[in-house]
Amino acid sequence: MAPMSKNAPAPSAPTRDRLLDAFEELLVEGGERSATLDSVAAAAAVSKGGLLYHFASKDALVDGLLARLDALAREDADNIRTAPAGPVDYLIRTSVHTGSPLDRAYIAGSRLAQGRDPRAMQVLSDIRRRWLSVIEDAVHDPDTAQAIMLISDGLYVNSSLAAHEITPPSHTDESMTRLITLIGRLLTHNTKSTELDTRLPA
Amino acid sequence: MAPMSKNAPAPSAPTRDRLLDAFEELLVEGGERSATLDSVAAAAAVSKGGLLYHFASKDALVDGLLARLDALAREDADNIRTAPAGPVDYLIRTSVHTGSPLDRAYIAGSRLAQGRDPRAMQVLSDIRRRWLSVIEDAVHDPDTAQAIMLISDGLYVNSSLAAHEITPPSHTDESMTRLITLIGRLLTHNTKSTELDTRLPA
DNA sequence: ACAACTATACCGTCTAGCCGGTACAGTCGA
DNA sequence: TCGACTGTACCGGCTAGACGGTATAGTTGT
Repeated sequence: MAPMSKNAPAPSAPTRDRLLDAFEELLVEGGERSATLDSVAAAAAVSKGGLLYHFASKDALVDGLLARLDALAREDADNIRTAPAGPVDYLIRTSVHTGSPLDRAYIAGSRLAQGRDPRAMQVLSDIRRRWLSVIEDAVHDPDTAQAIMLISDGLYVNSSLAAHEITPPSHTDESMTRLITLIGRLLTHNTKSTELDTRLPA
Repeated sequence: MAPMSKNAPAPSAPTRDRLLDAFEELLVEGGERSATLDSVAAAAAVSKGGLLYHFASKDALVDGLLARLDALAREDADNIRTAPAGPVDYLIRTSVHTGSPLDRAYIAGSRLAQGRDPRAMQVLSDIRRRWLSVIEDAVHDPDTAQAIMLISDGLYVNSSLAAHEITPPSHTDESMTRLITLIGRLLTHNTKSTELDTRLPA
């Protein structure tokens, strides 16, 4: 392993990241089957030998992607917790596919999980658990937290299906706001008026 | 063509259905990649030649599965509409993977859609639209209907991920009831006290 | 000098699809 | 009623190409 810093933007190793980007992209756009070593290498404008120089096997490529996903998701959990508009608002708004690095990595990970890769399933399951616990902290009723997570999951699966479809269900900014207002209705009734964090933006 | 009835249970042609069952099973259990012609044939205890006699290509196999899924989903839409406990209750309860023929076919279809098969995406999208319109009829607010659909989607994706995982999120009968009660809270506030159909069972 | 590649050739396996053949049930004219 | 023939349902061997992975010799920037 090179002694390069693991969190630095990438001063000396862009190729590795480009390969991961290409792998991710192919998974998202074409599913598991189209993400072959040859096509990943081609998409990253690297030879197959070059790919295998950085990732000794396809498993290593998967591990690399999953590690990146995990890191992004950990950052995101902090963002949710400290979001100015409140965790629920943030979670719901970012559940619809925005093209952020996390979104792309998450969908790519989902493809691998659908292919029954146990590592991918584990990582995804951990991420979900982390999100759930953040929401549980914000909303004091576990059932409500569960329902909110389900809505978030639903948004994710819809936006990942609609990513390249005709007639996307169009989750506009306005409709998201209405959805969040609706979720607010779930909250205000079963908590004991303790501080709950569902501030909505103007 | 033999003069056999097309809708009859299957007096003389079980092999075709067995092949579809096997294809479905492999998609659900092992994802798109493991559902090869060889393994489908083997799982149905038919030779590869036998498979190709019934389905001339893998595309034909996919079409067969999708046709079956579509038929099951149409039946289901009627079931939702006429459910004694109300459409919302029925939809939510059946969103958690029960192993019914529809569930298996739906998850199999999802795997194909994740593999970016446009036909699968279309069929899934149609099914979702059909469900949504049933819920919209039952609940008069489109936003609420949308939220309920999202919860249903979330349940589906969770139960299909958890199908063979350690630590399934355990959607027990009791927790489902609590969830439905919670959803009831979404309803009673924005409709104009017109009849709305969210009766819960004892 | 060395890391970071490229290019090319290869190997074994898997995959989709094709094809020739078989078994057998039914039909039909003489 | 029997032989010729037809259609259905299947078997199993085959091929071309894709795939993951190996190997190795050469190139380039620092």
